[in-house]
Amino acid sequence: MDFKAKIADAIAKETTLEQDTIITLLEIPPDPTMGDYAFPCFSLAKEMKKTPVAIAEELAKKISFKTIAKIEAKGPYLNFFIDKAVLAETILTKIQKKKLFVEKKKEISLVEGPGPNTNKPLHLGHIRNGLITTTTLNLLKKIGHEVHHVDIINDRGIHICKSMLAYQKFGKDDTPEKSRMKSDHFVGKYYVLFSQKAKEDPSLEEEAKKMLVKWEQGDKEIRALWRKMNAWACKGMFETYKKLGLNVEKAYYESNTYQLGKSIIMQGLRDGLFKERDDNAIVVDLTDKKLDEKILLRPDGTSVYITQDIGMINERYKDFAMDRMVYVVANEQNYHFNVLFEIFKLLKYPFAEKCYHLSYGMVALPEGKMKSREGTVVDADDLIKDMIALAREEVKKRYASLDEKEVEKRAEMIGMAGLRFFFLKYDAAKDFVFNPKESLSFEGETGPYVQYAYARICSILEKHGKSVSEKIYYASLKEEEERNLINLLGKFENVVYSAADHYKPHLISRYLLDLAQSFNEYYHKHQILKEEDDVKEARLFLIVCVKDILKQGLALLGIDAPEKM
RNA sequence: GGACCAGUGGCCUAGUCUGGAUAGGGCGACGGCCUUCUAUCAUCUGGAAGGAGAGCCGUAGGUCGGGGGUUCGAAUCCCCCUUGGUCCA
Repeated sequence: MDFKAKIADAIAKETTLEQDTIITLLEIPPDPTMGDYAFPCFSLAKEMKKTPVAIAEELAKKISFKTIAKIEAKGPYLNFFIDKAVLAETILTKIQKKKLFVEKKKEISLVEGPGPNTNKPLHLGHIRNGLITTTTLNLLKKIGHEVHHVDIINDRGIHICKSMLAYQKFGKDDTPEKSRMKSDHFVGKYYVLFSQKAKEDPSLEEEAKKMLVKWEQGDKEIRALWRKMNAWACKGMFETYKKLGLNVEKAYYESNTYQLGKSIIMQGLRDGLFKERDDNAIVVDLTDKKLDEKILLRPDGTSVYITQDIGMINERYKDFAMDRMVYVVANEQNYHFNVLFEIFKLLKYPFAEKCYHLSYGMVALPEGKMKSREGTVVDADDLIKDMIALAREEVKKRYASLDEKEVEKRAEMIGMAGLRFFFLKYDAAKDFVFNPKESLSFEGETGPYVQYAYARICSILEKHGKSVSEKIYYASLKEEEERNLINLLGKFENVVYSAADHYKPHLISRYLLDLAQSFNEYYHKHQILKEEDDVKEARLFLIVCVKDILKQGLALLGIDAPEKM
């Protein structure tokens, strides 16, 4: 039942406004006690030559229809109260009958992330990236897209040569196995070592450059070393991916793609899309878009970063024929993607209008910016380990006699929930400072808080023992807290569509906090199992729906919903 | 030099796209309550100690970075300035 349309219809009969206009004007009051829908009367004031307050009062007297329990003029607003039982039935049965997200938005969508380098292990920034990436994939899938997780592995370049050179000079025959290190950390160790040694001996920088030239010439020895070290780096990083729940469907390696795109640039030049500068560089003129002139091919004909991005998108189009391409990349590359997308439009790529740079803010530490080469980073594996260890302590504190296996299971669920939620509760666009002491918490606005609400519901249902009846006397749900819960449940679908459409994963986290908080408030104030049958059945049905939505929401964030914790 | 992003109580943050009712949360502080479904002791119509806390409520705390403009109405839109971050040349 579409309440908005009904209300708009009733207002349209009494005013000169079109039904569609009214629907866009209708809003949801800031506080549920003010009603379910509100119509602001300001826009009618001029035409009717009355104050909005008078108009609201007048309309309140004229309008009435079934399913509306009450219409109230409050100041310049006309507030509509939907009959509680009708509202509860509409929303709850929709959830119970799985009628959410039936409107599928069919599209093929690619999401790229986290885009690591193979010279060092993953850090905080990659965690943020990876979690935003998977959540975006989950959101798009939820609204009906066919999604594919792609990645770019930056496996060539001067920084890669630096770890290689340090290993060649100081590593001898050492291997990750011999030194008992996770293989990507092993590679990272040599990257840090290079920086240290290069401070004493600046000639190493030159040597690294020479090594890159040799690599490009296909020098057999260098290539073999490169393959060996990259294999180590990738093996370790993919282990971390797994812990983070990342399932990359296809990874594109920069070493395969870095020379692509040149022919497309040359064709674009012939088509007059690009131009040749006096120094023979090929450029695209985007001054009218405030993006200046951007080099596409250097005077010597070599490609730049953006050239290979153009080449790679063609590879991806061959592989997936996507309608949409989302790049999850830090905000330091905002300019790069603005330029890239303009070029896609110039080249008239079919997906050009649906490219999106999901730009996220940098993660810093209280001491300042993270610097891999100085080793001042928060390592991804360490952080995961720490979170799980903390969760383990919390579990043990509460349940001393629980067996080890169960403790581990819960610790991992809860620890990862804390970690994931922390990164997903803020607007991706904002930079943030990662303060380990404050961040590793399980109280307040955290993943475990949401899980706790879920576990509480499971506990009640377990105690109840029987299956929950579906024939409900909805009028028994008359408490204010019940109304709040029902309203929130009714919003879930829109929140998901909005989060997916605007690429805002944090909307899901915020919603889950609201729902969990609202449930905890309800739990605290009202009992369920001790009530009379009518009320008990209705309340049980309500919390079953809350449970279902909590689980769906947590799943979008990749967080487990534990029955016990 | 130019461009982009951000600035909301002590700290962190939602709301800004799509203007609307008292700016919503969290952390920290102080005070209370409550108990993953109703604990324990005592006992009779009421009462009590201690411990514990992934929970709930209340209190204090705000020039929505500053200024101007548009509007019946601005955290939200426009302009200028400022601070921080980032990028381009």
